[in-house]
Amino acid sequence: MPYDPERHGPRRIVGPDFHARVYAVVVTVPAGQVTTYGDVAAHLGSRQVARHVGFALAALDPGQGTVPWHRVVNSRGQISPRRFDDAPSEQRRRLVDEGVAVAVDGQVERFDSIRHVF
DNA sequence: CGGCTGACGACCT
DNA sequence: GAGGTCGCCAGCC
Repeated sequence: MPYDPERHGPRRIVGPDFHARVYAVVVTVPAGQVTTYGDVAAHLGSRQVARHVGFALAALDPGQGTVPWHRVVNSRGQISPRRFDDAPSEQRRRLVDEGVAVAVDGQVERFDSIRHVF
């Protein structure tokens, strides 16, 4: 399939400062609301880099910093499963702590109504 | 310098 | 609905 800017967005959206730009966007999500990897990516210029948003957040030290990484879920409104550790339960705790109802399977309740729009 | 590996999502079969 | 392809960065061997 040839490259199609209409569908794929601009090329080379990701760059050396990509992580920093992701964090700058995520910190604007208010407590009690959530956003998605795809939404953050779209806000940065291309939905194609949704994956890299995940990479950027994965690079964070979960216990350090001020980036509310727990407010980012996947496009279905579900906490994205990690490869190994139990970070999903940590993310669930943090969301519940700020008033976001999350089912045991990680599904954010009323996802559509608390989804933050950039 | 080469290869691997991650928190994704749209689209296709 | 399930499974595969593709986009293509940064960090760590």
